[in-house]
Amino acid sequence: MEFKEAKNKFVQTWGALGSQWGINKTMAQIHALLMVSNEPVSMEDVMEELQISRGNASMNLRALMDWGIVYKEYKAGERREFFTAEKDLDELAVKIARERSKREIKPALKILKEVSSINSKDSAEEKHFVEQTTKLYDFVLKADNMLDKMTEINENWLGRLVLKIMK
Amino acid sequence: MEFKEAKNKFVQTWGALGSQWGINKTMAQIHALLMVSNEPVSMEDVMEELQISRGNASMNLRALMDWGIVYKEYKAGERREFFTAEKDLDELAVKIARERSKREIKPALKILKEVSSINSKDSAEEKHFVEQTTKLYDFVLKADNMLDKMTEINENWLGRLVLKIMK
DNA sequence: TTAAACTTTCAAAAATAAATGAAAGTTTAT
DNA sequence: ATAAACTTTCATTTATTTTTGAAAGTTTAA
Repeated sequence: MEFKEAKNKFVQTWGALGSQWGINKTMAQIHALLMVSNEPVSMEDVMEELQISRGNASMNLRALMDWGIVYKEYKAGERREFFTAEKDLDELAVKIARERSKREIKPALKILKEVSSINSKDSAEEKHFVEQTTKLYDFVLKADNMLDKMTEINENWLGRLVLKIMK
Repeated sequence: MEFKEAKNKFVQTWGALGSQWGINKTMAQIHALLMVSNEPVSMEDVMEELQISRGNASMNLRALMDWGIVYKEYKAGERREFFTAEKDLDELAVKIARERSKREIKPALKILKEVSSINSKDSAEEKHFVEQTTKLYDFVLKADNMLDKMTEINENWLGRLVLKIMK
């Protein structure tokens, strides 16, 4: 395979993966592009390489910065702005996990708590509902905490051990 | 809050969460409905409760069964089929993780391996590409393995300890 | 074997999400 | 202060995904 082909294939693949995991396709593609770029990339370059409009590029670069996984960079003597991606993958994972937790899981937890707190009265149906949603609340909370703490695993000794055992 | 309202809220919330995590909205809603149902639910009931068409109900129930998280059930003396959801949440998580790994991560890994194996020749650009995609491959592989093994944590002694520490 | 009771399929329609591009907004050098 | 160089916004268009519903397919009881 040739470099250009490989690069293109990578960008497409990362884009598809992203869109399956709740990040939109173009956003993931831009991120992919920046990830494998040697040096900062201008918005013009992004538009050119991905064949997308200025507005699209602008909005998705902004979104990536909101997620904290892409940074603006200024080159001395250059008017326009350049962009680079967070390249430390552990850091990347933490930031994505945090953002999704904040945007999606936390609000869902709030509602799970609400609905699991109804006065279950008498019927077996209602009792079952409360029981089931309570379990779900606990489970999602646990999963969310694991997500939060996941990367700490990489940073401490016990974690490394666990990783080894889990392998 | 009243039971009916709570139930509805729960179904909506679970649906939204599902659609953000790669499972379509109706599929997640049906799953939610079955999760909190005391007893097996017929397709007719699903259509009625979620106000969806027969075709939609049929296709999504089928998809849920393909994922292995909803089961058909037959009632003695009844012609039509009833459905129940996997209610053990650990089991549910494993099945979802396995399915997504199979459908999304494994294919992506294959391509990551491919593109990271190009002959990096000379340019710094190409070298960086190979380096970066190789790291990504390793990382995604590691994450995928963790997903695979995640639930084992709940099943063994060391795991429980780790969970406690991570809390 | 037939017909009633039910489920599945799939082309077309509807709903939703994403992209465009021109106009408005900023910033910076002079 | 001005204009050039650049970025952002957002109403409209385009693309994608989901839903519908009627027809085709299945299964079962008699």
